[in-house]
Amino acid sequence: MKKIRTRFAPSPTGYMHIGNLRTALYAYLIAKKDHGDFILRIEDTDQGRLVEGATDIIYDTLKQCGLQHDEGPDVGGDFGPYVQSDRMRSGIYKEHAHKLIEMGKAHYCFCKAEDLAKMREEAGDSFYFIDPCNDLSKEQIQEKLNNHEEYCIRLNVDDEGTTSFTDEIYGTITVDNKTLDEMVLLKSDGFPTYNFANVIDDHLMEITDVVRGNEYLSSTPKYNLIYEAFGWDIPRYIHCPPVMKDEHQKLSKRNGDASFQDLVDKGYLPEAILNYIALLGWAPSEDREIYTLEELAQAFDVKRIGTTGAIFDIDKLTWMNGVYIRSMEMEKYYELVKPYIQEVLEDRYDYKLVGDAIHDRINTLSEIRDMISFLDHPEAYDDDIYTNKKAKTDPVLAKEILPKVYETLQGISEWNNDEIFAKLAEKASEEGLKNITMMYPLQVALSGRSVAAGGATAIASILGKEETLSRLKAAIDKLN
RNA sequence: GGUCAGUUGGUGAAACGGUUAACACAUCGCCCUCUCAAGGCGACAUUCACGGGUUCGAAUCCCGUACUGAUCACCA
Repeated sequence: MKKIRTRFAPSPTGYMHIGNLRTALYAYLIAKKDHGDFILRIEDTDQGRLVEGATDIIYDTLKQCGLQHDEGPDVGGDFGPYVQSDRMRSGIYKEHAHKLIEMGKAHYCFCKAEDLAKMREEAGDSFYFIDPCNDLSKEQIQEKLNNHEEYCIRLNVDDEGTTSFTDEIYGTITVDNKTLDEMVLLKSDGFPTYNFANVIDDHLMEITDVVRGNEYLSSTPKYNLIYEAFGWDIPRYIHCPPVMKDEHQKLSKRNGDASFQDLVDKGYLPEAILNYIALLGWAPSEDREIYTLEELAQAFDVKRIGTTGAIFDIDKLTWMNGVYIRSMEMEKYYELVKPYIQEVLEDRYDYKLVGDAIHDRINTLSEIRDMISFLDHPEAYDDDIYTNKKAKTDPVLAKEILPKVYETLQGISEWNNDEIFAKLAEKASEEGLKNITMMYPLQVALSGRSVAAGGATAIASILGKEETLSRLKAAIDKLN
């Protein structure tokens, strides 16, 4: 069996959206499942749409995601992406277009693009283009060529019959050849059209499985006409349903939807994003949702890709991101969290202790900023927050309890969370109080907040004995 | 408008002619607990867009209707 080769062929628009990334992921997984090759090819044949730095965004995103391509031009010892505008310099697209003319499968067209656009506009929906250039004689064509008249090259299409193909997801689709127009292969600026370059490159790069968005489903028969004209093998087609913003709209830059980079900036992990989007439009055969990239490649099955657009649900991604955070190695977690913590606290407290306190409480890294504000010195707060019905506390009771807490804490020599908790719990039981009745007032005294990640003892352990005692003293004074 | 495709809960989805229609997110309860989380347990579609048909039996097969999307460029 031939080695599987897939490719991701984006046009550089300067924005890597989630739907695109997922297409790249699927192409990657399909290749890797069978130890095949994954190729990156930038399709930039539209000179009017060039965006500065757009290729880098695509390249960097794939790299961050671990979707490494297996070949490409040498870029400082690394594989760069194939770029169509570079490939064009060798003249391959032009050559192939002219070859089709020689074979009698394509023809020169001297119609002006502006004129066609005008005709189309006037005719509206009923527009049907029959290229008059089909009727030109050899001599007429040669004469126009000699006069350097602008031309494009169009594929010859026979109106008779039907064309059908099989998509791995949507099944067999048949269309009337009458609905297929004589597509432009080579534009008058000498550039190939996307459709043409796409077919030439896919064939030359020996792509076995064409993975792309289902918006290409209806134009696939046109592609096949090109393959057939050359007598080439038609690849396996895998058209993926779109990733939607809501019931009606796709996720897109125009709608201001988050790109991959936006999500990363919001504190989502690339692994979690990839894992989540794999599940948009594909379902594993086993009852499981958390997969590494390698595991996805193992489990992936084209047959289980769905046919309907899936709505991107940020809540589920958030949950999954939390799963990744909670299950990663602690050392890795500390490193990840460190810059976010230091951004707010600088070096005032041990970032690992802070990390421990919030570990089970964050789903995204960017939540850290707000969450650790409980470590700020309590400015002004209302004593009413001592009132808590679960702890059965109020300011009056707090005033009674806090001095006992102070005394207990003062006697602790080994200052860490466990020790602090143990001693306070012991004291609580001596006093015949529930733990919470003692802990809650401490939390309020130290943070000035009714909600603080980690709880009273975690805050105390982070603050250190001196700072804890000083804040506690201030809180007691405040109550008097 | 022509052509092509799709339609299971708020969301992602499973099921491949016979189940109480899995599972996960979200939501809502309860438990645990040092607040909040995390974790545990439970509730949440009498029903698979609608209408017919085939069948002992249909979310699953067939035919219509409705709705949604894609496509009809010298854009990709």
